Amino acid sequence: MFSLCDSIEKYLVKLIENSPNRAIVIQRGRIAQEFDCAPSQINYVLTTRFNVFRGFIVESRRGGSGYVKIIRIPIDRLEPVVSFLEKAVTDLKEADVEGIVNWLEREGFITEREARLMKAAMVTALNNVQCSVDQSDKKNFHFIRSSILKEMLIQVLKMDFLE
Amino acid sequence: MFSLCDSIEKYLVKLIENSPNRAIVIQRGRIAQEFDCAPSQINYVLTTRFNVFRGFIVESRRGGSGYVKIIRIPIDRLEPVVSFLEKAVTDLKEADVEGIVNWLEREGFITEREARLMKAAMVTALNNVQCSVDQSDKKNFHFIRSSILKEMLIQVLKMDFLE
DNA sequence: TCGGTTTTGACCTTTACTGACTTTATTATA
DNA sequence: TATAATAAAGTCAGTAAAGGTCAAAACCGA
Repeated sequence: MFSLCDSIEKYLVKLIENSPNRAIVIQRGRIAQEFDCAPSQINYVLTTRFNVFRGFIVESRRGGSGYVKIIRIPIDRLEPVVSFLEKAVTDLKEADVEGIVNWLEREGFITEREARLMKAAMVTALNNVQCSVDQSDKKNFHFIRSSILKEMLIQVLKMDFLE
Repeated sequence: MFSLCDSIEKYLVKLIENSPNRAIVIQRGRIAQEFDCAPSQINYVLTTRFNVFRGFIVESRRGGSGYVKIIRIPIDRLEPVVSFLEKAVTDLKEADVEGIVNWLEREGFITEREARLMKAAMVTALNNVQCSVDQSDKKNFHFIRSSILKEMLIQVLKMDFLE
């Protein structure tokens, strides 16, 4: 059951994997032709699959010989990420959480099992509870989610250091 | 006398039996059409027959080319944890959580890192949030904690099987 | 006839995809 | 050298295609 979206994502990820420097330059129109879809479909893939919360940065230029550049952000140390989350991020949505956790897994900071545990806590579990709660409490849940992510990452940091 | 429910269950079970890896991906609408019933009937079958207590895990995605995935967990590893979930889990205090997680670690179900992650989510993180919240919401937090534990345990089970 | 189980339907949320329109850069030309 | 033509990419609102939820109706065995 793969959507067009999924196929394009896979294709681009593979391109990035095979590139020497974690970055590729593509042409929106070309990719759209290859997949026989509307060019704006590529934008959709970029915003949903290659955003910052998933560990990517996208740059582009319009006009003649325009391009789209996708860069995979490396994490060399976890610390800055945690301190960033600590300061700036207090209301994470499910999709953001999934993105960040996948990113950390890709970068080798956590195992697949750990990633699944983290998502279970922050996505599935909270969604279960949210059903039976006032809508006005939505904000609270974003806050709880952020708090959980932060504390879990602190643990990872600590252990990284202990070993 | 077989109900529609039973027929759908049998059908899905057979599909899973015949699948190489104890997991199938279906489309709710398609199955509903085949059995000429309301799509929500499929949800009913899933929640009553393919839940965790019966050894199944269901994942799904909405939207265009959405799907429903049913995974079967081997029952031997499942039993102690499930029977625990069935009884105890609706109102857990911090101390309970720590006890359970330690037990899981002792029994080799989870690693030390995983144990720390779980405690971070269920104890530290929730305590942080709780400070800034009405005392009357204590009950809610026990409930959230329970939900997180439950979902994390389900992941542990699932992964045990996937490897 | 009563309580649990099944079944349905109306309505909701999420995700994917497109097309018309806009913006920006390059290139050819008067 | 302006300016028009061309060749990109971006935006956004609208549509379609899924699956989810919940309460009410229907059914059924004791």
